[in-house]
Amino acid sequence: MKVKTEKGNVILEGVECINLDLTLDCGQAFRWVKQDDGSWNGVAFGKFLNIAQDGSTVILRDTDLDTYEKIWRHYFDFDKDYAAICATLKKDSLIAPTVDEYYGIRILNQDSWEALCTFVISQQNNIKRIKGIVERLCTAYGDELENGWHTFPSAERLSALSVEDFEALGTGYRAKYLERLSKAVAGGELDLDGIKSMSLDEARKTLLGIYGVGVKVANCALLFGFEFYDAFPVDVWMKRVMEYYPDGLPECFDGIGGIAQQYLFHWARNNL
DNA sequence: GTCCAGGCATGCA
DNA sequence: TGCATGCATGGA
Repeated sequence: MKVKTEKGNVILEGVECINLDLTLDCGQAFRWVKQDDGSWNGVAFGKFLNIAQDGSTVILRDTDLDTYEKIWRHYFDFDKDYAAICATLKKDSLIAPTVDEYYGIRILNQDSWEALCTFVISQQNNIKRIKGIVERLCTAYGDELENGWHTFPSAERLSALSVEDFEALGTGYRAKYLERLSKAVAGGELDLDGIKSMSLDEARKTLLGIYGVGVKVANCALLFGFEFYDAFPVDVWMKRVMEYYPDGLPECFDGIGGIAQQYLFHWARNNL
């Protein structure tokens, strides 16, 4: 992969195994909005980005090389060999056609707090409505960037809100979870940074101690916000997929089960 | 009107 | 340990 800057844009050439449309709209992140020209606008780690893809070329607009190195390089997981990962997954004949069909789905390395918070919102909810709630949350309590977009609000900021404030965003019965979660993180009871260095079981156990976080939400947060690529979230869609794996998951999923899951999840939503 | 969505806490056996 | 139930909201 070659990285260069041109007219204020960062351009990546020769990127393997990437499909921006699938990656940004597969239900792992809730803040990316597709533009009329096919590019995507979004905010992560306090920065706005417009990103577009033309085959194996990826163009990052409204950013610079320094921000690319500090944020986007890791966010989009550009250093991981997804082509090799897909080849490994395809040893399982069941997932092979799905990997071919949706080739290029990547796991985004999102901010831990944002991932945990948005997946608490996600429970018993649909993706469209989750996006709406997250956007209202950011508009109301995030910091405004120069072009009108807002950052995801910090735990400190949200710890000042009441249950009623969260309800006003349309979070429904999840409001009480968000209220306690924000205070727990802001107050230091829950150390998110420490979780990344734990084992998967230990990390999951820690997250399960939070009011409003169950197995599914914990696994989503671990996969999308804490770099546990082996976390395997099972929601209503994945429960349907799991009927195809009555004997458990194949060995070739070891260590990368979360990536396999994302392909299967996408397949299920389109076919079941 | 009913059913469903990237589920969880609670109570009960 | 496992299973049944209530829960907010909005789109289909």
